[in-house]
Amino acid sequence: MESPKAASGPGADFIRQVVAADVASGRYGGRVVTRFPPEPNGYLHVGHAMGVCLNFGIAREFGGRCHLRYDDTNPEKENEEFVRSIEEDIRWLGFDWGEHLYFASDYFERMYECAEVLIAKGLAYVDSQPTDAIREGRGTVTEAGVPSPYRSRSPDESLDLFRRMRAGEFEDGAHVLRGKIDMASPNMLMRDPVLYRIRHAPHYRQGDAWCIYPLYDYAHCLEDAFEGITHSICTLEFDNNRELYDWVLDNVGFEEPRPHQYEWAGLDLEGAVLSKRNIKPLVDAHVVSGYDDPRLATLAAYRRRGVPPEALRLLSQLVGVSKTGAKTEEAKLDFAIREVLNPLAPRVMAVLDPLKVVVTNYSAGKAEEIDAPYFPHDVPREGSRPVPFSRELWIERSDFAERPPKGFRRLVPGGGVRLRYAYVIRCDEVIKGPSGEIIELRCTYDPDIRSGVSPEGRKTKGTIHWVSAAHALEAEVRIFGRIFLDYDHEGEVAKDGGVTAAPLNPESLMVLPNVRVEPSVGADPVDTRYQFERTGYFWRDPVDAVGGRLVFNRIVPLKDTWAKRESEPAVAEPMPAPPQAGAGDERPRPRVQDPAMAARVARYRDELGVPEEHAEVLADSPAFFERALAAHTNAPDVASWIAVDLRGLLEGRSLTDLPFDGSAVGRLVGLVAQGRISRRAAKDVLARMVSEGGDPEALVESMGLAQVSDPGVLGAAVDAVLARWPEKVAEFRAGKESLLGLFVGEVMKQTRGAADPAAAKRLLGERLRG
RNA sequence: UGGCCCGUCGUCUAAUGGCAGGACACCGGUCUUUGGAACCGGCGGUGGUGGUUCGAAUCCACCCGGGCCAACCA
Repeated sequence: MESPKAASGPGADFIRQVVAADVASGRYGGRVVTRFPPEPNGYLHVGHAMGVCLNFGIAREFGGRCHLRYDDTNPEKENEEFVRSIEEDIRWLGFDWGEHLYFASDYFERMYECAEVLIAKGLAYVDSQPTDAIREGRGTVTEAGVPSPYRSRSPDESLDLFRRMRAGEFEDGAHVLRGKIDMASPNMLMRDPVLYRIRHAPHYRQGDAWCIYPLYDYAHCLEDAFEGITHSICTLEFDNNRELYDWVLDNVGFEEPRPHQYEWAGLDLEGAVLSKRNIKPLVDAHVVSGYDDPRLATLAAYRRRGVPPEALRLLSQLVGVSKTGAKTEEAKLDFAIREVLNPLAPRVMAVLDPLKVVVTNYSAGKAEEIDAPYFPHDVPREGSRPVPFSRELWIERSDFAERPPKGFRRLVPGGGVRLRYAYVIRCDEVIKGPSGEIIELRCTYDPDIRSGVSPEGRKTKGTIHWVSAAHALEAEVRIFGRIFLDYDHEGEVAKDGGVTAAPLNPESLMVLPNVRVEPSVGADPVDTRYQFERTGYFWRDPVDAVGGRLVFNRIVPLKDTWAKRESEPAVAEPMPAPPQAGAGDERPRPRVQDPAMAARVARYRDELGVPEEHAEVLADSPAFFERALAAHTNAPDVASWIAVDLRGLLEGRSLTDLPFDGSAVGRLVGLVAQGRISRRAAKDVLARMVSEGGDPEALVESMGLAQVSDPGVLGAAVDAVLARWPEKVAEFRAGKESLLGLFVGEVMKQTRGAADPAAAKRLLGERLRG
């Protein structure tokens, strides 16, 4: 397993594509350095596991390295227990940081020096407002903030204050260091962010060495830069922080190539409580037994439950990497676990909810041993164990039905069923207790039918598992379910540090106290992961299965298509989907406020016949447009090229930043209008002009794009393409006309973009259809 | 309400102007001494409206929907 996905090229995720491109271009001299940067303030969970797989995985695939770095800049929340658990979890997952273990707290001195640089440059100042004032001064998402009265403090004064902050002259909260950026920025994080604060608290590693501590946005980018990280990968919610990340690095003086931040969605797993903030209260309030309670989604919990680390790595592959914030179904994790365990886990029999069966025609004192293979025919592994058979057996209560539903293939009164690896039995009598509950089944067996021997006419459809009562081992089994009943509330655990009102699932932990297991397991290694036939994958609970006591955790159930059928509601509830509210034929209203611009828009629209939405764009850079118009007078045409095609290439720049002016665009449009180049070719030229500058006529020449519409030349290209794709031609003729685009595309490629696509399409149509 | 990010089968994800593909789930079948596994088949998608183009999931505009941001947390 673990077939590595493509590390680059189409099909690779967008982050791997970036890394591959940077390696190819030599941006970092071929180096790839990632990092996994947990704060040691809690246990790792599945979401982190995906981050571990991503960062360590990329490093591995590209021959780089991945640092484990503790982001321990907050003395109040962090401790050694958490650093210990994090290391254990990452190793368990199968990754190794080698010698690259780092602590942000080791960088405090260097970070401090960088802060003095910022102050000296006038890019940071000591603010002496109280917390509330700073918060209020920041404004809101719709209103600009107001500058602090201390914003104009001189660098010298700030420097003095900052040094005294470090020296411990002030109380907590008396001053902070702030970046001097832009109190009106639409990005709240840029409104003079707090960089340092005073906190007289012992740090778990630094003790009392410091009483000022850096904040995340200041610290994290510096940590990356100090370590020479190339690709700093984090989750979507840090998107807004990237601007500040870049600001700090650029202004402290880190030059390219320096680290850059990339955001991906991370994992949101259905039914799992996925944030340290929400897990902690569950532990503190003893809703669960600890960070390793198997109901939790922490790695410690998965490990204890018996989930193999390979399954989590598989899950990471299945889920993939994107920027779409989305929720992954639990079924995918279950699949990954079964996928890993199926070829590995020995099969063994255990009866979870026992019902006594007496085989009346089997002698009381007799017992025989059946040699049962550990693996089914389709798992290529060796091994077997003896399974004792005797007169009294346990079978699963759910494997008998007095009044069987349609399709029931197990034991019924007067009916027969195969005992796995053993005989076929028939139920002769049902014995009930005083209140009518079934307490015993009296059956007879057919001594002629054993293991594989099945005379004609005696076909038995169902097979059930069983254990010999006299030989069985007693065990406890624990079955785990989701903690919260409601799918929607799992994110709202701890609004106020307590456990929320969200309803808990009373069946999140089900203890089965009377389980009977076949005796062979008594001799197995304690960390054996079994498949209990027909029920699921199990292993001994590593904490509570002590001193010979057998306690099994269910890792994951087997797929059970019968149970699914059983639990189907009698009447499918009607679910009328509300009609999509998305109908949007509202007239887009003009957003132009500036009267001069509005006048230009009106003129372009009314006098030149330019569509209004294009006119709005052009009115922004009138000079560019006018010059283009001077070179080619068809206004709507020019407008469309600028407003649509050129704009698409801008990537945030403005028209005036371009290495050419409007007239070059006008001339290019003219070439198209004269039929000298195809539109397609013109777009290639335009792209080249944007990236490298240059003159359109010369580029057409040097790129060999003069339009080809001569039927002879075109025909040859068409024939060549058709000859190269015989199967596709057949498919097309069989009706798959969407392939026409493929053929046109191939002709365009064949002629390196010079063909007249309309002509090519016409020709293709004739050849293909006629 | 300002800024940013994101919308592709039920779910996750490919397609980087040219064949909408894979996986999970689901449904059906084959096989089976596990109602497992395996194998075969099926269902099913580009949020909407316009625009550009020979050709749009992809580029442009607007709309709709979801998420993030106003800790001296990370």
